[in-house]
Amino acid sequence: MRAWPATVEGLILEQEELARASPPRLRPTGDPAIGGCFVCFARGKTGPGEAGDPGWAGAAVVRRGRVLASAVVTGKAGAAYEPGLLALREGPLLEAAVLELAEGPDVLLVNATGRDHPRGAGLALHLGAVLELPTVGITHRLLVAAGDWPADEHGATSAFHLGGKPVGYWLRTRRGTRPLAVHAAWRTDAEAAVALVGSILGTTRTPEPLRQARQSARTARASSL
DNA sequence: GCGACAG
DNA sequence: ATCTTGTCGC
Repeated sequence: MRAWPATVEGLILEQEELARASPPRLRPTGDPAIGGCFVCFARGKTGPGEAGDPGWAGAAVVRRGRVLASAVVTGKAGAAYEPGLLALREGPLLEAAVLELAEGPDVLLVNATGRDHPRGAGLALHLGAVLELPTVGITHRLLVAAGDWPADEHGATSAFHLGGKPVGYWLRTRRGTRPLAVHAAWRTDAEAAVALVGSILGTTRTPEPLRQARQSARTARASSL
């Protein structure tokens, strides 16, 4: 088991080590239990926030569109948000939420980048290493990678690269809306990541596991205010 | 002046 | 992350 670094220096060293690791690739299965996790903070505030900000983390597991389990946990942000160091702010909270799930997922969707990162180890990849679970990152924007958007057709994809290598795919989950960036993370490469997410597309822009997790977190926030 | 970097 | 009007579609 790995622990979350508590300092910038510690996290940077950990990220460099995680980027060098080459854990066994995820082996696709029939219909996997797919998890999702999401963290939100108080409404009305803007900017990077600060350490100690109260946060709500939700997690859910879905299989064939059915919610198998969901959980929510409250806690405090470990630090202010800073690009490249998101793990410091949200890592422990997300881990706690996933550990609360009555039924663990086969693979986890995380609201963060994976290999698309200054040191090749974004929070989605890091969380997977800590939880020892294959992960896929899902974001609205790229961190340091680059790649053009795909056609405005449901299911359309286009790769984005970093250092000449593909680290994920833009995926149009719904026509008329901006595509989601699907990132290679822990034990997943760009192809496996986009294949997984592409296989569970519904009518909503956000993949169901992530949607459920987000809803849980926001509902918890609403009832504790 | 322009561009800017997950959440 | 969160702030936002109107608009479209089920």
